[in-house]
Amino acid sequence: MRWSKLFIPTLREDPADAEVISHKLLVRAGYIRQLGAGIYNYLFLAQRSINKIIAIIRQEMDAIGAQEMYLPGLNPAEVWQESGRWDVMGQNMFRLKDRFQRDLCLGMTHEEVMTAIARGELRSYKQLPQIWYQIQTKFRDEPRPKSGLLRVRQFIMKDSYTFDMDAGGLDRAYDLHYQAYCKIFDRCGLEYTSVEAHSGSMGGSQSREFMVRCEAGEDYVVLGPKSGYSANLEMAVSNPVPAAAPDPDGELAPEEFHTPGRKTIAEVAAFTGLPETSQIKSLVMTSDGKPALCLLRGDHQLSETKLTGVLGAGEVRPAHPEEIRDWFGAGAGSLGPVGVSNMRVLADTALQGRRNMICGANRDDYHLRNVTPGKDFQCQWADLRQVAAGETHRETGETLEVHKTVEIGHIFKLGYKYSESMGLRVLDESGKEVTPIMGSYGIGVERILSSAVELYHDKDGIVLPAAIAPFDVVVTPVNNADAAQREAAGRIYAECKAAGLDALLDDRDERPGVKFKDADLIGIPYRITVGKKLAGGQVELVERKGKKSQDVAVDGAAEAVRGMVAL
RNA sequence: CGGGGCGUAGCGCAGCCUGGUAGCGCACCUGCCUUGGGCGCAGGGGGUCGUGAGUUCGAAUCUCGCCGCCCCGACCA
Repeated sequence: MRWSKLFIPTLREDPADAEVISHKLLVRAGYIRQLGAGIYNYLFLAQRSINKIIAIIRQEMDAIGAQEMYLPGLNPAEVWQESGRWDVMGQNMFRLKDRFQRDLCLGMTHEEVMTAIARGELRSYKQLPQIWYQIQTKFRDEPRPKSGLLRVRQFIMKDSYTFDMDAGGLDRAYDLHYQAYCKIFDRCGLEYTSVEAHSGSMGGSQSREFMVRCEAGEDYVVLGPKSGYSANLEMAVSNPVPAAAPDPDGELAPEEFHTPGRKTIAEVAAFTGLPETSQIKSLVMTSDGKPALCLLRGDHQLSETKLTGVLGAGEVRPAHPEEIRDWFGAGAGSLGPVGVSNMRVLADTALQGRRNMICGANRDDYHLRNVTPGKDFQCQWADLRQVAAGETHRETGETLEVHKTVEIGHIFKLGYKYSESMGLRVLDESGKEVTPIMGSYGIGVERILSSAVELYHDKDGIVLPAAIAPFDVVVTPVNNADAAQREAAGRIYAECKAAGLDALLDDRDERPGVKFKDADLIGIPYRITVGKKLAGGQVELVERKGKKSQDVAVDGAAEAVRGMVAL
């Protein structure tokens, strides 16, 4: 294509409202423009890149026998009510009414619709297994869209769904997807890791996330490079660092002491001269209107995900100050488990075996010392703690790392949640009605693009892997007014196209600096510069990554690029 | 949902405090010039100052409402 005819609106300056690097560069390089909060126009370059990503996904999905479909983005409420997720999804689901006041929503994912298809059509074990997928726009009303294409309200997702007769079949489907996803992300040129993950509102047992490490990410993963441990922070387990001070000896009795104005763990630590690890942190959480007192070592963080799992309840939230006052007769900051009998008391296992610790006295401005779990209060033990960097792997003792990541893919073993609730049944060999077992598997298409930009860029712009770059090569005559350069560039461009490359001819009447800057910014992997060396039959082949340059013969230029792109 | 910031030409910004007919850089158009890293010179076009109301002789500027966007927080008491 000829650059002079294309719409590639590059910007000299960073857009004012962009914060993360991929957002700045995608806007500057003319890939995207914002339409509203978390809503983006994908311009020509983004669309080309996305098309390449989708083509890779399609090939690898088809390779595992998946069948592509296209389901509606607009869904009637009924299917979501059947699965129970009409309520579960809460504010995150876009909802609307039609002219007859019927409830509809915009699909966030398509378990319900896929299951609805399956239950209407699948009758026999002979029809299983099935792998169905689509590449479709999803809508999620994010409370806070941000970071360019990384957290948006409308995005493209490849989502697939599997139906199997038994757990063994699901294992195979899950494994096929795992392998396919690795191939897809490898081919897209991404560096990624897969981690054990939490299933969230999807339901189901096992799941793994595919994550790209970068600063702009909002998910945290815990990695043990040597042991190979990898888990989402929500799921991760570890051994905590030891307490900073030994507990006092003896069977001491709890003793109240005055702590005026000391509310936080840090304030109490400073006041008592004892480390945070000597305190019991008391957090009041509620779910389904019922309170629970959660106890942790002073320096530890509560994992809401783990707590939700332990409570087996719906949404968990911190109690409001008024609720706390009602239940405890004291404000947050002076709370503790001693004498609490009106709610569940859960204690993190890191407190097991500890004694004579400090906690709030349930009386404003007072704390208790010499409090021993199990003796001075009863509790249910559970893993409630969120892992932190520097803690150690449970088996190997290796120090664990915590990294920010972006989730680009997620595979779930759903189990029977949807097939059961929506009434999907088939007959087995013996004529008995059985419920198929399901899996679901997603890939965030734009996130592949934006995380690639996060991963691969330099001061001059984007450095996309060739597989997902909008063009493979740009042919740039230094002076397009020079007939010899213009002709040679045109010829090389034609040869590139004939060689199967996605080629771009920069035939704009611009100074060379402008053309070089633009080519660097948008991240075309190779540039053939036709300039003064043309007199000697040579042109320059420059690799965007690392700016390595070599002189090649005019006649061999296209072939040289073709060899490097490795189609 | 809480807090903060911003909204003036396509983009980035100044002007607002202290009210008096809207400006800079880039981009764009025309001409000349130039051609190996966002050239140079000259001329030119483009803005209901987010929106509605109010104060005033007069509002981009002051007051109030609304809308939009960005950032921080929304469990760690």
